[in-house]
Amino acid sequence: MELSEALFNLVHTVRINMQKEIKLNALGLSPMHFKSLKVISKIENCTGQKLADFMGRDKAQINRLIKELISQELITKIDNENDKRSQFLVLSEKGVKIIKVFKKAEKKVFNKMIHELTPEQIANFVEVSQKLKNNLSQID
Amino acid sequence: MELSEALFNLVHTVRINMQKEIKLNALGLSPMHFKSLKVISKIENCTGQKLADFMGRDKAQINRLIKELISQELITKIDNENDKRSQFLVLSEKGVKIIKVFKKAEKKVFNKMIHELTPEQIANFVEVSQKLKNNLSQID
DNA sequence: CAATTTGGTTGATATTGTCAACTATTTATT
DNA sequence: AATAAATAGTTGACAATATCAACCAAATTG
Repeated sequence: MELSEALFNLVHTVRINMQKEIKLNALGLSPMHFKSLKVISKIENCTGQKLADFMGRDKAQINRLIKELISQELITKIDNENDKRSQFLVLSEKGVKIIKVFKKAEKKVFNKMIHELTPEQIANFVEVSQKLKNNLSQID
Repeated sequence: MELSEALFNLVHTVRINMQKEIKLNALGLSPMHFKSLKVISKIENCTGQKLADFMGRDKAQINRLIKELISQELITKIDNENDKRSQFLVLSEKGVKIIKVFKKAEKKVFNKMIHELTPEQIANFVEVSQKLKNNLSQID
């Protein structure tokens, strides 16, 4: 099997499984809100612009999303002292809680996934993943 | 690094790269139309229902998508003799052509990706990917 | 054969995404 | 320092995508 096919298949299956898990946990968030929350939790000193860039989406949309996340009290804005145009997005306690629930769901899926694979195999897989990723991150 | 993180990072980078490639090739298709076309090309005897199931989407949406793909002459419907409710979705010549262009773009990205990795590493990665996927496909 | 399930279709509606214009900074140019 | 250009964010108008619920017709179950 080809690399592209293998990767595509794997990811597709992971996504379907994660969706099921998340639905089970009924986090009550629309997919995009949820995704944004994840990215905010992941990116250091995340701003609206960074969020838009990372997600590859229009900043108008992202801006509205942010407003909604704020009104749901999942994140807050903190002034960026170094640039008065921008603010940092940080998870609220409530936001952190949701991310934790998600991580648990994620762990469940990934535990199921690594069944009967040796730690070496996993470590190897992770290592190659990183190399593959780095190759793509290279500027032509 | 954890498996989940490695995988997400890799996939995110692949997706961004693919998007760029595809935009370059200006296939003139919206993401969903394109994705559907791919799935149709992939699944044997694909029907609307199968497409909806595979993509994990509402069948209403899929149905409209199919109608659009047909009106763009990218696919056609063929009656299913064994079940008069359903029809098979098959790529038209035009559809096949688009998939081919996509495959080329895909190959380009994946070639960049495997730079300086040995065939053994790749083979191994593919093998582990399949195992991971199979574990998830298991019914609890 | 009646009851249930399944594949597909449609209307109404919600969610998500895009474009363009605009303000307030910040950075670059001279 | 004055001006021009770029950047972060905001908003309105609108387009594309997605979901729900109700429906029909054919298939399957008991």
